[in-house]
Amino acid sequence: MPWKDGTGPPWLQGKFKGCGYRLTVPRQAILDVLNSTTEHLSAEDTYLKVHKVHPAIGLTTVYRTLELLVQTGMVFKFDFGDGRARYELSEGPKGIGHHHHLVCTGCGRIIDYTDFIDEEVELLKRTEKGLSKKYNFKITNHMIQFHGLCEKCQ
Amino acid sequence: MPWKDGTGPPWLQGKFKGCGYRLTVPRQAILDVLNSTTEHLSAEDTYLKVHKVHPAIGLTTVYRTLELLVQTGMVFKFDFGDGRARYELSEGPKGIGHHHHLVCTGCGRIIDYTDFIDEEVELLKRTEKGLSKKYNFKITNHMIQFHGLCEKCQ
DNA sequence: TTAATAATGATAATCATTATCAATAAGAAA
DNA sequence: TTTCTTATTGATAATGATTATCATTATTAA
Repeated sequence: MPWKDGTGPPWLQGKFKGCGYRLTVPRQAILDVLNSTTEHLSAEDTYLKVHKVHPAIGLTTVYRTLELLVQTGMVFKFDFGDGRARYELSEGPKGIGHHHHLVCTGCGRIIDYTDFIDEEVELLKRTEKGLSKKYNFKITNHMIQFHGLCEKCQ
Repeated sequence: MPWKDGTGPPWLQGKFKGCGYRLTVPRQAILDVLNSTTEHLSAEDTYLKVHKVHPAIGLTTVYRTLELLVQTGMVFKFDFGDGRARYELSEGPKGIGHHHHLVCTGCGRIIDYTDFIDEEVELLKRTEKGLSKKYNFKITNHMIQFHGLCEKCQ
């Protein structure tokens, strides 16, 4: 669904317009919110932040837009086990902001880490190559999480 | 919540009784179901399978038991993006059954792979060690998923 | 066996996410 | 620009997975 006409290489992150979608005020506003935080916003979190600036934008639109952003590869969607999805602007696996997560199963705290990312990404690259070939699977994204207990919860 | 009295090293996978929980018929039945499949069962899937043998066991108990199994580390809980949680018996990172997942974002198909697992796990071990130290985080589990399009969906 | 407590199951409640649909906004064509 | 066509939006209702409640039953300890 990333490209409306069904053509083009899907799952590449790219500009809205390049994908045939309109870059409307609500969509821009939602992107702005995502772009100005390092938090792991839920749909409602996002809605509340958007709402402060654009009270007319509804929750439904936020859900819809986030989903669209996920589909076009501009946003990553995570499940940290607290019953609601979390969204983060993706900056590409080699992007500055790329990181992985530590998830505390005690209190739900999320720690972003970038340590070892290079090694991890390098291994993942190799793994991806092998898996793509073996399973004829077009890999567009990866996800690594460590689960455990944070300092406080131990 | 793994140990009822709050003591003992949490998150270690272990026997029910060792954790102070009763190994009842429903719990045994649920474990049996999980142990006799390679599918990624949802709570309801599990309920239906359990129900065939033990019609008296309710859905609530299945949910409760699965959660308990997750908490004690005997079962892994996954979110593959289809709106319901999936459960798999964990056999430990070095266990025979340990694998990672390819998730097709087109049709939702899940492919288990064990290729490259050794390399991956070895790197994860090292990473874990570093992260544990730096963030004082007690890591008990990891999760790797690759997202993309399967053969059919490309 | 009995007492104390944990576990169960039917039911209702919760709550994140989706579907619906009329109203509006954006881009294309004239 | 003005009109036309279609995409987008937002309020509302609906869905559906998961949880909370609570009386009943099963399990262990005494």
